[in-house]
Amino acid sequence: MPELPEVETVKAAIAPKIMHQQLQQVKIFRPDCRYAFDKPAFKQLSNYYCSNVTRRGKLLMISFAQQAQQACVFVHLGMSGSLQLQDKKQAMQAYGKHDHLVFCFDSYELRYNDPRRFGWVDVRFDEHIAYYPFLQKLGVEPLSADFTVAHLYTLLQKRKGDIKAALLDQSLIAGLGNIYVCEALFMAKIHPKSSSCAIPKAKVKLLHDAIVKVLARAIAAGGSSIKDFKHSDGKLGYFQHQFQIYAKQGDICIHCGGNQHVEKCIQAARSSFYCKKCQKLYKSP
DNA sequence: CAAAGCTCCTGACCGC
DNA sequence: TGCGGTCAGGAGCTTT
Repeated sequence: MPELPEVETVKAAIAPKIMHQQLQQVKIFRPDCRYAFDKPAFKQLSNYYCSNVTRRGKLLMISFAQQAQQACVFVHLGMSGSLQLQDKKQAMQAYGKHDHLVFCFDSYELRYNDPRRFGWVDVRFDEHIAYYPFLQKLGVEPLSADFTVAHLYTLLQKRKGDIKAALLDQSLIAGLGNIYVCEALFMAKIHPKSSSCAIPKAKVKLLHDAIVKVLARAIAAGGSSIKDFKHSDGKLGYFQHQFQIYAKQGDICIHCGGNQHVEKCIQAARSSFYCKKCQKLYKSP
C-alpha cells in the first residue's frame, strides 16, 4: 500500500520526467472515483507547465505555473492507486480498465490507475492551494526537523488510546500507514496495544528513532528499485520491501527466535502483527 | 474533543 | 473450472 516511502519513490521517479513539461490536456475516463473529478478545473490546466513535484505525508503534489498563475494537483493513491509514466517516443500501452485520469505532457503521459478507487486526484488554483482542506489537517512530517522526540512525546501524552491508532492518525504524524506502524513498533519493542500516554520517555525516543529509520530504509529500498521499474510493467508506486513483522503471523520472531511466534490482532479495523515476548505492553494505571 | 465503529471498493485468494 | 465467501485498508463520517 502506498505510504510515505512509496509516495516519495513515485515523486523521485516522475519529477525529473515531467518537470518543465507543458501539459497539453487531461483525459478523464471515469467521472467518479472516491470523489468526482472537477472536469472544468482539470480542463483549465491545459498549457500550464509543471513547476515542481513535492510530497506532504502520503499526498503527492504536482505544481503547475502559467505566467503568474499557479495550480496544484493533489494525488492520493489510497490503497491500490498507482501512477504510470508512458514515454511518447516509445510504444504506449493501451489504456487499462482502471486508468481513470491521464495527464498528457509534451513527451510523457502520466496515468492515474486505481482498481479499488480509494484514492483521489484534485486540483486547486492560486490562493486556494495553500488552503486545501486535506493539507490543513496533516500533522508533523516525520522526516523533517520538526519531528523531534519531545514533539512525539507531547503528542502521545495527550492520547489515551492505543499507540497503534495514534501512529495511524494523520493529524498527528503525516505519512505512516499500517505496514510501517507495525514495523516501527516492532523495532522499538512496543506492543501495539500499549496506551500512548503510558509509554516512558526513553521508550518514545526508541520509537521516534524507529519511525525515522523504517521510513528512511524503505525509501532507500524503493529508490534502488526505480532503476528496474521500466523492465517490469512501468507502474510506479509498488515496491517489494523486506518486512520484519508485517504479515508474518505464525513465523518465528527474528528478535527472540526460539518458539516465540508472531501474533496477529485487529486494531482500528486493521491487522496488527507483533511478538508478545519482545514488544512490551504499557498500560495506564 | 477523543475514540470507536462503520462504509466505500474490487482483486486476490481459499475451499469445495 | 467455477462459484461463493472472505480479506485487505485510508480517510471520512457518525455515534458514543
